[in-house]
Amino acid sequence: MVSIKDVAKHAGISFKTVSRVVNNDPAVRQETRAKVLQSIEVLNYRPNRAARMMRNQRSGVIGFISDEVVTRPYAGELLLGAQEIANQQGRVLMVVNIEQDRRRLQQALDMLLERRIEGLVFASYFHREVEVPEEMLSVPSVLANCFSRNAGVATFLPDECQAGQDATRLLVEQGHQRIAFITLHPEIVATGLRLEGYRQALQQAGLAFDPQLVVQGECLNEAGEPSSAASAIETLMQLDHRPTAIVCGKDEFAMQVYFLLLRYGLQVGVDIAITSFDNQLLIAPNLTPGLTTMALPHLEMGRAAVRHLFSSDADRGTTLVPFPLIERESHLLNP
Amino acid sequence: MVSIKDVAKHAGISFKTVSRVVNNDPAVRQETRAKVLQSIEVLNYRPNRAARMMRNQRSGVIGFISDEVVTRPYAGELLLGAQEIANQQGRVLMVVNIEQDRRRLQQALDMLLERRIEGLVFASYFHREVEVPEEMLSVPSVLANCFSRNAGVATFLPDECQAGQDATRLLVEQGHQRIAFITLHPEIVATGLRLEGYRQALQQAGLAFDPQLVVQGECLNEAGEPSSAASAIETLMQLDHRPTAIVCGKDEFAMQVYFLLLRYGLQVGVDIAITSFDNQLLIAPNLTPGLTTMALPHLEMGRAAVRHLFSSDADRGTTLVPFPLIERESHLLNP
DNA sequence: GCTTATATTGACAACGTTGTCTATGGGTGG
DNA sequence: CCACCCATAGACAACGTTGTCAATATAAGC
Repeated sequence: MVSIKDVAKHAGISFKTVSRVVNNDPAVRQETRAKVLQSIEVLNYRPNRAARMMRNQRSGVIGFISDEVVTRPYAGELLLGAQEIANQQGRVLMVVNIEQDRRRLQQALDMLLERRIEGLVFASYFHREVEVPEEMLSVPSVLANCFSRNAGVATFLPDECQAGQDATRLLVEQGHQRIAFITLHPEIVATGLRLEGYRQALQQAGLAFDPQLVVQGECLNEAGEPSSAASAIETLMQLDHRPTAIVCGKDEFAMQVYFLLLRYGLQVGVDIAITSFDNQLLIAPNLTPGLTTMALPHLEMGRAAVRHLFSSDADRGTTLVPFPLIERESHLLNP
Repeated sequence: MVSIKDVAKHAGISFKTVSRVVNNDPAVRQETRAKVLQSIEVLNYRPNRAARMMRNQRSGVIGFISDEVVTRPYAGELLLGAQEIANQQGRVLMVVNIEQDRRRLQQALDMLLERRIEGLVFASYFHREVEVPEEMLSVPSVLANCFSRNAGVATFLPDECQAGQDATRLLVEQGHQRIAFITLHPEIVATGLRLEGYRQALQQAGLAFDPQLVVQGECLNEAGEPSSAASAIETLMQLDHRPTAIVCGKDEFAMQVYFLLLRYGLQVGVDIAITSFDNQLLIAPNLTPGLTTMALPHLEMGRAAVRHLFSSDADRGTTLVPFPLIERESHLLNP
């Protein structure tokens, strides 16, 4: 690799002057600068970041450890948001996917710390609790889309409860009085919070909470394997007093609900209104009518996380990031 | 930051010996080694990669430049496959998303070259032609899921034609004789190749190619905005002699086709058979019947790309990576 | 007990930068 | 004409490692 000394030799000048040119030091004669720049061009010289880093102790790297953010058909926006802000700061992301594996987490951490990362984002592909190794705290850290009970780390989470409220209120505002809720797996954090939002929205509207209207969708796991809203819909349709609107726990459920209702002669957008969560771009815009859904705020969480890393704000608390409402047509009837 | 010299001082020994311990040099007395290890533990010492790198000239970093691989609800597996192999090699990925922006591409390249990457993967989120800057060739490079006419770079592409054949043959084998094909946007590379596979499969089966059965789905763009198979299905249903099976250009189309056919009283899996492409996990397993589809080989392309980077195999040619067949039920009738 | 081989350790340079200080040269002011 | 200042350039050390070689200590061979 061509070094600063090679350039110096080629330009017939001391290597320190080349350094000055590279760093835009004004104390270089115009003539000399031109000569150096040409040599740089000719030799295709690039400063060596490792050497620079040894001097100024700044790696310019932010670690991004994720369980499976990248693998999943969503959540990648978390990375994107993080990268956007990092780039604005002149920093780069070093991404490691660890797949729920404690050993790999340790390896990743070692590797990143050896590289003297200036900050660390720990992100999960779905909202859940995680355990963070103490070592992580030796560097400015943030949790995104996950939280830890023990460690005092700044945390950015989607505001599930607010989203639950919004998704429900949208239907309330259309005059619906019997609004069902198809929940996610009970052990997922989002489930309880969104349901709480649903309750609150009903209460605010002066509507009674009817436990019969809350049914669980099958959600075998979060690994992309099939999930099903079939039994949920079946239960709802057997009620004496059927719902006129449904809040679906996720867009995959919503997609299935569109189908399932047809079996009962009901059409979304005509006979029954629907809202949902996630705004999966493969699904929501492609249904007819378009699915009104609360978009996961992955992008914004990613941004907020990195922004926080180097902000003067030393807050170690939790910040709730709102779900943007993506309004299509499924929450309306007879449009 | 604690350096090797701090450890040496703490252990009351020369820093060179610490280096030996860190590098598992056997020429250290057991007793000394223990002492050093303890000091390392106490001080929480970590070797500085930048300094190491200056000596051995190896960064251990592979650049991964992508247009939008991470942003998309699929394609992330490309990154995952790349990371998997990189990790096996003891290397790390440095990921940069450039969003089709030439300026950002240049920036990314500069940044990666300054960091002395040992190899570079250039990946696209959909199969297309790209322009690679010459500078890229100054480092071992690979193209994944994209190709370049001008540059002689090793290239890994999905075998669209084979996939088209497979998706079609599956239906032929079920005895279908009128098999329709809903194409993607005509300007996308995959469109022509998959169609060619469809033709070949028909020919091999001795079936006539009927241009009336090839219809274009609306595919406004690749940005996740809505696409539609509505007009395609309408066209097909107006034919005197309707198809009994359909190959859908992508799973989003397939999802819509399930709906659209219901308007004509046709049910997938009962009246009409379907295959598709992509294996979108949000869609394919969640339809009823489950969608039989050719999975995009992103994971394998990512693996192959990185594997090639440091293989002795200096082949600069193009490798076609097969689509795995994901067999569910939609290609069968009356299951 | 003395020589010699071997095991263990340390001194020093080098990697490619940048920071600090010094040296050179020409111009300015008295 | 001399002292001084400013613009420009170079010498050298340092960052944290590892490679090379020399130094020391210990053990083995006679």
